[in-house]
Amino acid sequence: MSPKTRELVLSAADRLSFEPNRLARALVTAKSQTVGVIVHDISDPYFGEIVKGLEDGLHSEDYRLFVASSDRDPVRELDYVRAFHAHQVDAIVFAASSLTDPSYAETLETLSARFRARGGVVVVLSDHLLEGPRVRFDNRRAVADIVAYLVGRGHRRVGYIGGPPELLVSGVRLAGFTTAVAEFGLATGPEYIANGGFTVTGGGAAMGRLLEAADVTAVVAASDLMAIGAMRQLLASGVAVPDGMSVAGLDDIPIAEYGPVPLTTMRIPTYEIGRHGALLLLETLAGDKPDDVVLSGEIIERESVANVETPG
Amino acid sequence: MSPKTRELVLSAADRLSFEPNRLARALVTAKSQTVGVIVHDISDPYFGEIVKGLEDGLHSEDYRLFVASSDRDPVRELDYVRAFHAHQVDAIVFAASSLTDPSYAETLETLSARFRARGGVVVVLSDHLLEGPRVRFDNRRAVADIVAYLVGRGHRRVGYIGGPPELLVSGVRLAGFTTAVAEFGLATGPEYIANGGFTVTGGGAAMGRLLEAADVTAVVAASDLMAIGAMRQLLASGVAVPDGMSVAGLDDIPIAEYGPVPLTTMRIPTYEIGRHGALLLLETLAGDKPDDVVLSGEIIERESVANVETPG
DNA sequence: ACTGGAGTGGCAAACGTTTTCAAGGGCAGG
DNA sequence: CCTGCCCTTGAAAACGTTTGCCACTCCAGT
Repeated sequence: MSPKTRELVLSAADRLSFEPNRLARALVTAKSQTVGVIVHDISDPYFGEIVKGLEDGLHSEDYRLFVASSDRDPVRELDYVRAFHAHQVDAIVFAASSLTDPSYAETLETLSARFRARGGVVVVLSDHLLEGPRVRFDNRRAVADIVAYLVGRGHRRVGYIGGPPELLVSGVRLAGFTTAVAEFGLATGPEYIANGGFTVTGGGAAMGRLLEAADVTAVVAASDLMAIGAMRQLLASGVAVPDGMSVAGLDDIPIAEYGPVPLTTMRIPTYEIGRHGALLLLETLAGDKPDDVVLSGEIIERESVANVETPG
Repeated sequence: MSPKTRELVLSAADRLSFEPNRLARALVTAKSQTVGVIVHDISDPYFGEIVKGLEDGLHSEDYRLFVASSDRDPVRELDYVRAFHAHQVDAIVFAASSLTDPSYAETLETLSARFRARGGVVVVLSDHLLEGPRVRFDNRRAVADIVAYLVGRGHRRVGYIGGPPELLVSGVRLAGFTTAVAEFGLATGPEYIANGGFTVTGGGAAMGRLLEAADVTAVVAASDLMAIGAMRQLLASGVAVPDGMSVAGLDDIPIAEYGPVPLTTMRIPTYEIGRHGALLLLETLAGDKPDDVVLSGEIIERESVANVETPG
């Protein structure tokens, strides 16, 4: 078209404060340029980082992001999936581990199949029952690596503070612990394991129980928040960290560095998970069949783990 | 209608896996049941909490939430406003302080006016140039109250670590500091003030400069992250907290309790801000003209502030 | 048996786009 | 000067709902 016509139209559009209606466009193109993401708790920086990575990757491609914070409630999570479908999002990304509730699992499968049948894309960034393009962080291996690190420091009796059983990821991380324990021939038994919520208080309570039940030189927590709770519990019980007890975490959230004792932990690359998730999503939407991306952790050594002198 | 017809329809809907298209509905009703929120950084728990509060309040009313993380970039923020408008959100909530860039301000006013002209609702949860139903947290008063608290502990020479000047809220908090200093007749002068980014490193650097320039017994930081940075800088410089220097923060983020020294700070009720924002938004959408809601802070005394013996 | 009213069912218009199609106009080549 | 082609322009259909309207049925009251 001619430049002057173009100019004329643009100025008129501006004068009338015209803004194209993407809903109408979406209706005819069957592409809404929106994506929905489901997390457990948006105020948790773990998920905040993932969402930020996603958002950064999506924004430049003109996609908008719906955020749903399910509070780990199966009903609420399923509600969100339905709502996202109804709002015709182009993709749903599951940033949070799925739950282990069987009826939830079944319904989720059904809803997911429907959504896909309509052309929707499902992307998974966590340990999840659903299939789809996926960013993998090997939680099992991560925990096993932490145990290996502890073994390298001379520990032979190590305890485990695990997450809530209703989360799939809790089982995966626990499996990493038990396989490593078996592999290295460490002291074993149910008394070496205590579970709790993924929170400071959950970690503290679990640590208290562990202290009663087992005699260990180190403990690995399934999350940094729990590790911090464990350290507080230890300090309150008069046992020094790391001299009386070593503590290792998993996540490397910002608090980890500033806690009561700077925490030795394994970094989970949350922002990168989100960022790669966006890429995967975009490629799939473009019709490609991208390979899963695999991200790995890295042990951040700080001050909460001590060496143990091996006798002899 | 008859129960059997109802049953028939419902089962057919299920069999065909029917899910109503809200886009089509939105097109005719001019109500999309969506809300957009703009924050500076979704990985910052400060904003995460606000978003969570919003989301909790909106979810039950069947509204979905778009989240935009602007990274404090004026261009990106304006982009989001336009995009939200184009996606026909029923409301935009500004959870983050507006920026001080003049051309940004002008454009934002224009876009906001357009959005409102189309029937959109604007809700403000921060110090912001835009008008609208608002959840007020008096940042000016909060900082003044912290200074008053320090004065009550005997401090007469107190420094201030402020936020970046390009944020409106930085100016508001600084004003709270300077008025309190004047009111109590404290030592004053530009050497008592140092600014930095709202981060740990920003706070540390500012603390370093303050240490060079002024001789103070206490310092108030414009955010907890900065306060933690300041404490680390102090500790690294060999000055004890609180015995060598008192430090007070503002926010009460989770880290505050677990930092190098448990931080005395003022709690900002972020979750409640979000929650009330949702209520305000819903009422406005329903055609009401609700009053602004005013939330206030509360000083959380921990261990980073000491008393100063007044001579004589 | 006739009328009136309430409730039901179906039809058509509208929301603001994109997309397809046809018709129209201008220009180059023969 | 005519034919053919390409580009522009305009009109119309479609997306999946809601809503208003009209005709219809059914029942009660007279």
